[in-house]
Amino acid sequence: MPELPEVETVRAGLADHVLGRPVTGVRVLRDRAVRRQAGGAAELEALLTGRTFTAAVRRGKFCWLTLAGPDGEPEDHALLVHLGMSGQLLISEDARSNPHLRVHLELAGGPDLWFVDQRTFGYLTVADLLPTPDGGPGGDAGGAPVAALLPAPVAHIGRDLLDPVLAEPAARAALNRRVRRGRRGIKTVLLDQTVTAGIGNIYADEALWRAGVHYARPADRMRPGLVAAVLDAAEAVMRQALVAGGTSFDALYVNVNGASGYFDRSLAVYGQEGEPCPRCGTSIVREAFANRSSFFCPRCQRAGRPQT
DNA sequence: GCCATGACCTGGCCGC
DNA sequence: TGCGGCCAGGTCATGG
Repeated sequence: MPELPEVETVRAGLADHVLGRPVTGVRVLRDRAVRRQAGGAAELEALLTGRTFTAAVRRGKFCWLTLAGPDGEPEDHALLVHLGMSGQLLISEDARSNPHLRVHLELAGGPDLWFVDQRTFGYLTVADLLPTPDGGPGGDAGGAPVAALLPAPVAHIGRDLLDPVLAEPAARAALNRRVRRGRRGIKTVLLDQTVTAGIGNIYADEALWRAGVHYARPADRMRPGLVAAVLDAAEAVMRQALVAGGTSFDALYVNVNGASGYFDRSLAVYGQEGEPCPRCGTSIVREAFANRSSFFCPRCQRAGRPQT
């Protein structure tokens, strides 16, 4: 499933392959893939054709390509992409025959860009760029040009843990307070993209296991030091996944070249029900959580376990 | 404002 | 073999 490391891998691939190349055509094969475009496929085509991608930017699980007009002048909107659960952006011609091909962007001077999405939770849309509500640049972890503006659908989400701004102690402390503000379970808070973006079910479970915290522990009853440990663990696990090229389970996530990541080999608890905990050997447990699953070690992550 | 829940969607898998 | 049902989960809308 594409979470932050997977999206960052895709963003880096886009930066390498599509920047500076004009869009010569847009073909939407499935309207649902452009459902957030008010004017539908025709509007998307009108807003993209003749434009050039100038930067690939990311915040959390959202990725966007800034645009320049035919005259080379920057435009005040960008092509926003969310991969959903199974979206892929590919530059391989193999995508042409993929049964789940949803959108085809024809680009001058090289391979085209293909949006493939089996479960159709992902989407493409051209969105207005707005000043960031928190006053700073948009986050990215790959050295791409930092955007000073955010696409409108991204404006409400928080910074992600790979955002350089969150490396600053004051910003990190503010995030820590934000996490501890509500009564919700810590995993629910981690998954709340308005608190901190980019964490999905996989990395939430892995981070909580590393920190030794039960997923349902009320966030407002956790000490700052423990919340800091959870956030540090989430950042660490995502950075490691990024190095590995992301997590792949069933070929639903690949980079722009169609290659799978291999971080799934490093997962301690997610998808490991019945397997021994790498730390203590206790069998990993799966429990229903908000219409999905939580994987955890019942010994390392006790609900009422004394914490520091 | 905060929080929980359901809907959306498709294909693989399992049981009958 | 074929069918029906369950499951996966990110985001958003809705209602309490």
